[in-house]
Amino acid sequence: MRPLSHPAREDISLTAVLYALSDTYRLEIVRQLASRGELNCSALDIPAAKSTLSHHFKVLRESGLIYSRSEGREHYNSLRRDDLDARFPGLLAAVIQSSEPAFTPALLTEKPSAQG
Amino acid sequence: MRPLSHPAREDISLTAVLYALSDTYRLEIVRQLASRGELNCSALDIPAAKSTLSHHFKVLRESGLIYSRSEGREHYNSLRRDDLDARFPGLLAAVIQSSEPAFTPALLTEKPSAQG
DNA sequence: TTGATTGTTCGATAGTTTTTGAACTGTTGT
DNA sequence: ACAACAGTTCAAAAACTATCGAACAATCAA
Repeated sequence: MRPLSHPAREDISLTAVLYALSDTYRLEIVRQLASRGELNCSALDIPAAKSTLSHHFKVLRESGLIYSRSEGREHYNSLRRDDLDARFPGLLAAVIQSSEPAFTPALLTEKPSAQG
Repeated sequence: MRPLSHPAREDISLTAVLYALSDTYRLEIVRQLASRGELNCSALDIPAAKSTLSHHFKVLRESGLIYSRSEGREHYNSLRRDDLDARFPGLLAAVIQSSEPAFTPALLTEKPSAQG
């Protein structure tokens, strides 16, 4: 596969970041990366086709919100916290703190039970 | 004209607010409202047709970012700071602080001079 | 009443975004 | 070599968005 492109810190655009965060799926991806750390596509609890997820990851990557590294056949994605905090202090924290789980919140916050 | 609709504080959606802020024109409008207080359309230094501006004000209004009141033939627009701070603490401040003037910055920060 | 002003709404066009299945690239394991 | 797997890219449809001129409504001033 082609190398994935990431903007340099100084090229991260505020409007592009806000736009990327304005989609329910993408905001949920960012939420999960924030709470669960580095994740690959398959690890996400998001109901969508893989081509759809790939599209949203691309938007997040090209906006500068996430960094994707290849390891074997997987892509590990992580938030670019340092770059975002440097460019837009307080923004990421405010967004994450103000957001709510979009899908199957029980699976994300509760431990598995006998009924699970 | 029909009464302008504003969402109640509890109905303000994070993704709608982020989307509204992700447009250069709209972010500039918010910037100017933040620094200059209540303004009507004509008071803005934004190069666009009035129907375009009206559209952007509508998006901002319906997302809950601004409040528009009619007085005579003018509409005065202001930021819904209290509502936004209550719903999304720190978000508006972070966005405004991270943003930069979009158009003719000289006109917004400098006093008129003999050459102006 | 006439005309200027403030802003909304309509209609049209052009461009963008979302979503998906299918095809594809590359990796891992057998 | 072969199949399973992770993820991207392509192509296409549907939906949405931005932009503008024109028409419109409402106010104000002469």
